[in-house]
Amino acid sequence: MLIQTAVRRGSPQGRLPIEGQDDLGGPIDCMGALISHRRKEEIYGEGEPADYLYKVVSGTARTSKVLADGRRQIGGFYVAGDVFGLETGEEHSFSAEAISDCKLIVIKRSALVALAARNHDMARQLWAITSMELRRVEEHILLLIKSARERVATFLLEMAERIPTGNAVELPMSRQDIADYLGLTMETVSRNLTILENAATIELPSSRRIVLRNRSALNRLNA
Amino acid sequence: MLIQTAVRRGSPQGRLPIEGQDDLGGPIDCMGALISHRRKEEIYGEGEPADYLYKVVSGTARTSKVLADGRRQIGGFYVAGDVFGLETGEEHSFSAEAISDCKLIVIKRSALVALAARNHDMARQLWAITSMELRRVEEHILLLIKSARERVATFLLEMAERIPTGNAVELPMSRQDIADYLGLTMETVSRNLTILENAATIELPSSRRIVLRNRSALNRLNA
DNA sequence: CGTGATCTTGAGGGAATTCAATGTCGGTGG
DNA sequence: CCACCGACATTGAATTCCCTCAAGATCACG
Repeated sequence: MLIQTAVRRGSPQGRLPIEGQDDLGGPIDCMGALISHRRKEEIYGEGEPADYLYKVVSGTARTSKVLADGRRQIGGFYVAGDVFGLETGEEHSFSAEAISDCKLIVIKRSALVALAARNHDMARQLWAITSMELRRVEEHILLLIKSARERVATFLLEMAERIPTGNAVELPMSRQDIADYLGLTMETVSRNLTILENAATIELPSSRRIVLRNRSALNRLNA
Repeated sequence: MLIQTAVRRGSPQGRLPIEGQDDLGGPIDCMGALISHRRKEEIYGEGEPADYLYKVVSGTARTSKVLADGRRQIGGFYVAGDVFGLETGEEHSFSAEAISDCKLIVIKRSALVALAARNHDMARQLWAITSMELRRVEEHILLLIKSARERVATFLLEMAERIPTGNAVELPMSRQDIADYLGLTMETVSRNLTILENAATIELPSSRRIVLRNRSALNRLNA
């Protein structure tokens, strides 16, 4: 199947890139169809039936929610190996969009649920995915009570860990995306990146490329 | 963690849990021991083995996490019918404390997981509990990006919904607890309650008792 | 009644936002 | 090729909102 053409990232073992989800690869990867989304395309909308879940093969996606007055919160960013869109309810509580051109494996939820009813291991995996997501969102809450400086530092460390390319990180998302993820304004994110740059903690060769020069300084801000 | 002696085994027939979790009542209620915790007692600590999960019979509990510099985040409040402490990992990521004197049903996780391996319905329920918690935490994130006024208003509506006693709410938690839940200071919470009172949106017969006078005003702030 | 814990209120300061202007980059067409 | 354009990002100035610090007020309880 097409799934095998998934891009390989820098993991030496040649296994799935994201830690903790390796065991989910096999069964799930074999059940879905591979689809592509262009940059900025909507993958699903808030309130739509949650009939499918998605596993990122390449590219980056985000989930988001827009409040009545236009404020937007980004629930999370999803890179190769990540799963999103899994709900127990009937509807998606967030919408999802492609940040960069994306290849995704799409799996029908009902198929997984039916399989889980017979296969205990699959049931355990569905639970594990939800549970991991829960832990991620709990971490996100801790982020939102920190100062702007700390949020930005934590964000950089998180991204560096999830897109492991040494000390240089190629951010797939805009400043506005980062701001809406961190609960800040674009300007505040930008200012704090500049401050970190002036402190020689990071380098900004271009706006989307960030080099972590002093990780311990970032970790100190990670509180 | 304090080891409590079980007050009673099993559970009386016909207990009626709280809305939305009714279906979880039967199987789970029958599997655990009933224990009591006094006000302010720790139920479990962050990083401790997540060997048990808890269902509130009476009273209120909270989960919380303290950052290195002393800032505290409250993950959630749990009232009669709510389940907390369920993790897929080996350790609790938050600690849990009794806010008021509490009776809890304690269930061994390994027993549930073992049962889930044979009983698909139990597996589905474990997933449902985690999934509900995920949705709750996602809502919490939306709270944390709002203004102080909005957070307080949303909190009041949430509590009024979860402790359904008409328009009067008897809050089991302190202002500091509310503040740490909302990502604000105690003073800011207090000030905004006063403002809402002066606007005739709520009444404060005592600091812990709040009467919602104008729900639509609160809903308007709910954004 | 005191005493401590909890809550409210006030004044001042600071961090993040808002509004506005300038700067940078990648693409497109002259 | 480079000039221009739009999208995105940075920087500046003023303001707003929340926090900090401090002083009272209220409540529960011995």
